Amino acid sequence: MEPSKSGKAEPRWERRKEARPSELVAAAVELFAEKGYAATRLDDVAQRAGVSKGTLYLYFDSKEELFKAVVRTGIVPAIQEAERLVDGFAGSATELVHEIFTGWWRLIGANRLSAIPKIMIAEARNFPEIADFYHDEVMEPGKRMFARAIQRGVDSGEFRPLDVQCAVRVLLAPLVMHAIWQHSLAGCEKNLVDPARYLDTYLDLALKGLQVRR
Amino acid sequence: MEPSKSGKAEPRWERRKEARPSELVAAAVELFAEKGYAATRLDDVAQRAGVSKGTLYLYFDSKEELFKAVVRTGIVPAIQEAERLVDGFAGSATELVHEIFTGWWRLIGANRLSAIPKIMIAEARNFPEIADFYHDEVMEPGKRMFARAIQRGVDSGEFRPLDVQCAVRVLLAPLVMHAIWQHSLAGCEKNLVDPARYLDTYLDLALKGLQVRR
Amino acid sequence: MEPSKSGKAEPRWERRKEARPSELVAAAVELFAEKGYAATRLDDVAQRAGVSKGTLYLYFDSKEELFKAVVRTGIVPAIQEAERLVDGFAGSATELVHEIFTGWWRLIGANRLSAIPKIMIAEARNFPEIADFYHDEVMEPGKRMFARAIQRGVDSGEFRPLDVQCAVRVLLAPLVMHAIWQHSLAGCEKNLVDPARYLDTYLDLALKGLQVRR
Amino acid sequence: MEPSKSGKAEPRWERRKEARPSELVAAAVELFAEKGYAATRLDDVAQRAGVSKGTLYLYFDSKEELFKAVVRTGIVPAIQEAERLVDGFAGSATELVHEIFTGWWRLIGANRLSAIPKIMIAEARNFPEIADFYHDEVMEPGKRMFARAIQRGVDSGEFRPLDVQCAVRVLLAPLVMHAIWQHSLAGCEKNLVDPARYLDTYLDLALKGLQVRR
DNA sequence: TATGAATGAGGATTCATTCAT
DNA sequence: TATGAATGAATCCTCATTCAT
Repeated sequence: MEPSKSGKAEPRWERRKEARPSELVAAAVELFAEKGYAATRLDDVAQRAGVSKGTLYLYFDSKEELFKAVVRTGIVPAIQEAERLVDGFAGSATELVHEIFTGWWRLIGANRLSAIPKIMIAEARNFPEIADFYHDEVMEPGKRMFARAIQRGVDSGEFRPLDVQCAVRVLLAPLVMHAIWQHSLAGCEKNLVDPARYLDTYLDLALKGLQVRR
Repeated sequence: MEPSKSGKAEPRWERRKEARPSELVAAAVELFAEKGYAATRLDDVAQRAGVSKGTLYLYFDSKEELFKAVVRTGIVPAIQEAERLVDGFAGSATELVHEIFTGWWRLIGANRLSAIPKIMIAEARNFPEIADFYHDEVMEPGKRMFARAIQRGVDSGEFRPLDVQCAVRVLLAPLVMHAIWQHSLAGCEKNLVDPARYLDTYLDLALKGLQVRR
Repeated sequence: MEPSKSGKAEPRWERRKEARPSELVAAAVELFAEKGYAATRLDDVAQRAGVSKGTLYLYFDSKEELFKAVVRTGIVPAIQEAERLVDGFAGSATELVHEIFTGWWRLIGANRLSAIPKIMIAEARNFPEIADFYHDEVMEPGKRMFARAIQRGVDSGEFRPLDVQCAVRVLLAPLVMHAIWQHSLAGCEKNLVDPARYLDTYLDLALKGLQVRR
Repeated sequence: MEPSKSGKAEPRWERRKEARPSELVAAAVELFAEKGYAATRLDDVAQRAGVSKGTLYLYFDSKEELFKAVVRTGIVPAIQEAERLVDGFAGSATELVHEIFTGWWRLIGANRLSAIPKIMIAEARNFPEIADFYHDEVMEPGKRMFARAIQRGVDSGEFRPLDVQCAVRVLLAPLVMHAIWQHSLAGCEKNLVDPARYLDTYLDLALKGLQVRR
């Protein structure tokens, strides 16, 4: 790796203007999720991204801007993907609900983005502006999308009639809770549950709760 | 200023060795819930409790000890109360689940203690020791208690057989999520749901999900 | 810990709530005059005042507020004193001008306050707000006062008629320049002039320049 | 834009090895005068000169060297010009003094170079080396030159005998003060004086102060 | 006990300077 | 030559903690 004899010294740093922002955001997601906003030091973010503290300031004006970028750039693509998913769906309401649950799991719950809900919950009060953004751009679309799926089932006679607004919140809670869990108390747990079993049980309970009894 | 002849002179401000700690903890619960641990200033905690910063240090050795006291003294009485509730219950499994849900709502979800879950989620990683305490003393007992209620239903034929460990987690999520909500993003929400309707819908979905179909 | 012999250990610090602000301002006057605003470190100000950096912040919200306090509290008393001086003067215009020059010398030019004009000149552009204050509260009153003295002389026939507004500026320049000098280039000068001779020559030239020729 | 067939291809941006330094110095004069040394960012200097920060370092080793160049290259030509002016003068002492005042006004007071005295006053303490240079190369020659003019008047009987060293300082103060003014508090002034009237009044007062009474 | 002035370590931010391109 | 991305030392400011009163 280091051709110490070839005469070419290892350069002290490289120019990577394009890659830096996303690397910094990725490092910041992890640290904000782990420690919270206030307890995260920019020194650590920079170090984890492999740059110096000064470099971070070339790309983000302040810690607050970095935080906003984390939420914004972290979640928007996932939401768009989810909207495409639902809009193009053609099966039954039951199948759609199934698809939404497993899709959320795949896109968010099982990867780095699952940290965002925990970050938002912990810091919403300190960042009303970004909380509003999150509410408007993430939660409202998410709830609307899921409400449409349930309403479709009620209309088709698959699901029992119920208070859709409340049902949406109740039914999404186990998904969100699971994500939050991974980034907070999961480390304490001795007998961890298998995610697949958790998802199965969740689908079973939710659909049985929704469906009309034949 | 005051007639000193009444025997015992009225002190300007009373010594309240006993009341101080709980007043400080109460002030701290609110501020930790609102701002998070790191962003909460002890100056503010003291001020909200109506004492000086120095006084706070007479009762708690450090900010960390205050935090631990918040979690410990905040949640333990509620857990004990809940355990009494369940242990002495004599009705059907359905009625017991119903009682647990509404009891949690009454004891925790609807008052100041609902802040504790949010605090723990936000700070678990920074305080493994107190997170362990919370897990062992709050979550495990809670899940065990609820698991017993479900198992009783399965045994009696009221509920379908299912993975009880997973079901417990799924079914408690909407309760916990609701509490967390109140202390984070609720302020952004335009069309708030009525808590009573939320609880009703939740009970309806959960029980229908659990029960065998006749 | 070890009460060497007097039995009373040296306390680590004292409470001096009253004295601190003026001590800090005094230290700051010197350093701002010496190094300029930006190059003055608050650490040094605090150290010169014999306190820690944190203590400085108990009394001044920011470096900028400290700077404002330096100008405001440094100069206002001197101006008030000067106004009293002129208002109560009963002699001839020549004597009044003489009195103003020597008074300025005594009150400002020869002591610590002579640093303020240099500070203002160096930093006016960076602190428009405090520059306005200085202009309105120090320079305008000063010029007005001096203009009245000259006008009195013109009216009484002691002085030649001239453009009073311009004359005021011209005649005050050597006084102000001398003060500025002390805090800037005086250190370079090999053959320093005697202040008393400078003042005498100045009075001689100024009065001869003003007076009508008999 | 230009026909490239003309033999020599026009470079996108021309190498201007010779013009760069003076363009950078010109930009630096303005910014040092406006903000002071410490508060001036090299980024801004480079930008105002239309180059990048890196380019600045091709011509000046450090901020300090740039500062020195500002003083040195800014003022030396003016001094040389002034010396030529005085050395070749043939009229009376009164006419010479008149010529020096108006010459200074023309060469320095009314253009960009008038910023140098303010810069030196503000930064002399931080740059003893450059202050010495300024003292030796600018102030001493200036005072010597002016002293010779006054001495010539005293010798010829035009001027009263007086302390020439002090008189020089007193008489130059209004000129220097005016220049300093333009670069500091002039922005605060509501009723600005006309420079021409100021100069006239100054000449009138100074010469009347100097001349013997016939 | 209670207070709040004083402390100082810690972290965000700036910017002169370097150096890969 | 010229650029501007990258660096890191320097400095403002905060706040948990101590301690004289």
